[in-house]
Order: sequence, then C-alpha cells, then structure tokens
Amino acid sequence: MRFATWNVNSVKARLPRLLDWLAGTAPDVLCLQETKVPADGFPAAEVQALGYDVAAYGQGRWNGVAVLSRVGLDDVRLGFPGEPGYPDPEARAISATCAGIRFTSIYVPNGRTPDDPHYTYKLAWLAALRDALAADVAAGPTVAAGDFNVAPTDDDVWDPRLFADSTHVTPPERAALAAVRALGLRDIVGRPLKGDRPFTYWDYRAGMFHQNKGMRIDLVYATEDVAGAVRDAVIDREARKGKGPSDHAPIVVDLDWTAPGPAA
DNA sequence: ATGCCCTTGTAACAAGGA
Repeated sequence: MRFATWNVNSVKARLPRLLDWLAGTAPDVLCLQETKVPADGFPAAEVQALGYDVAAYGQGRWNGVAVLSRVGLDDVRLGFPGEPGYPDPEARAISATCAGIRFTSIYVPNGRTPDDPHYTYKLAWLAALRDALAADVAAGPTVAAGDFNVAPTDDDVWDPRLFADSTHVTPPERAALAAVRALGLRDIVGRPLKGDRPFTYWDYRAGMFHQNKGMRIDLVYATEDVAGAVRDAVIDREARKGKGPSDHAPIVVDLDWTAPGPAA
C-alpha cells in the first residue's frame, strides 16, 4: 500500500496539479494540509472521479486539512479532544481509519515569532496533539503525517545560522516534537531525489528551490508496526517544479501492508 | 534547466505563511 502527505497551499489553486499527481502517483491514502477551503468548498467530485473517498475539514481562507482514501475511510474525526483554539477552534487535524491504519493529517500552527502569542499556541497545540495521539498509538497502527512546522534538527534547515531566534528551530518546539515521538512513533524520513538532504519545503522567493535552500518540516510519524513495513519513502520534488507548484513537496511512503480483514 | 513569492478576501491593499 502507498500513502502520502502533502501541504498543497490551497486545494483550489492546486487542483489541476493535484489531480495529475493523484493519477500519476496513485497513493491509496493522501493526507492534505492547507486546503484553504471550507469542507463544502472542497473539490470532492473531481477527486471521487479518481476513485477516492474524501474527508475534509475546513473553515475558509486559512488552514484546512483532509484525508483522501481508496482503501476505506472510517471513523472520521475532526480535530481532537483537548485541542486548543486561537481562541476559536481551527481546522488543523483530521483523522480517519484506512486499511487498518489510523491516519491523522496534521497542520501545526506556524508560531510566527517566539515572542508572539501564536508561538505559545503552537506549543500548547503540540502538547495536546501528543496527548490525543497517545490513545491512537495504544489502540493500533497509527500514522501522524503532515506539516509540523518544526525542523527536528539543524540538519533539517539549509542554513541554521539564518534561523537563530526564529520559529521552527527553537528548543521548546523540538522538545514538543520529541514528546510526540516518545509515544513510540518513528520518524519516516523520505529519500531526497536530488542532493543529500531530505527537505520538503522551499520558499517561493529568491530561487530557493533551484538552490536547494529548503527545510524538512513535513514529517511522517508511524508506530513500529507500520514503520517496520516501510519498503521505501521518497520526497517527490518533481511536484515542486514547474508552473504553479505548492511550496511543499509530497512525501510518498510504500508499505508491505495487508489490511486486516473483517472480523470472523 | 527546477529559475528567482503566493493565496485569499476584499476593493488597492491586508494578512498570513516559515
């Protein structure tokens, strides 16, 4: 089975590229972030025409997450228990069970600057996410995938000196991420198809992509049963090329996985 | 060449992204 995660930076602006990519890559499950549409604005018919069921959670111009699946889409949950708002709830997490794996598509708050209230919100959100994922991890095969807006190490930033005193690299953010992993989740790092660093995001400005000045902030965290079934994981930089791309590339994971059958 | 901000909402910018 093949699953993927992709911050598309507007599913409406990206729709032609998303449909081409779905047809070519054919993931069984896709976690989307930054769809930037309310649920009733999600282009469900176009995606269903390619064989996918859709669960979308959105709120308008910002945020928005979704899970697409062609191997079942059960027990959909919007957000998670104890999720903080800013101050109101935001569409940053959606969960569904597909082929016996509990997937959560995640869009962590940006944080803006370390002295901004949004940064405090980011840390609280990550702490609450950890608590919510603990139940999933205890229950069975789990994947938490998406845009975590944290670079786990200095090697995950093209020039860590330029990020001193910025969000995405601060020790509290990295500690919050480590606490999520400490639930028993493994970091499934995609292979870079060019260069030696597994970046998943490149700023639109100043030719950052063609200079490979990027960051690894999109992550796939998986329980041991799933991680042990990984045959390959790739960062699809082809999707970052050309006209009208997202500023993030998808991570595509191939598993040797047989979904549990119906109960006898 | 992969090629030098983008998206949405609302009215020429404002806000957010990372």
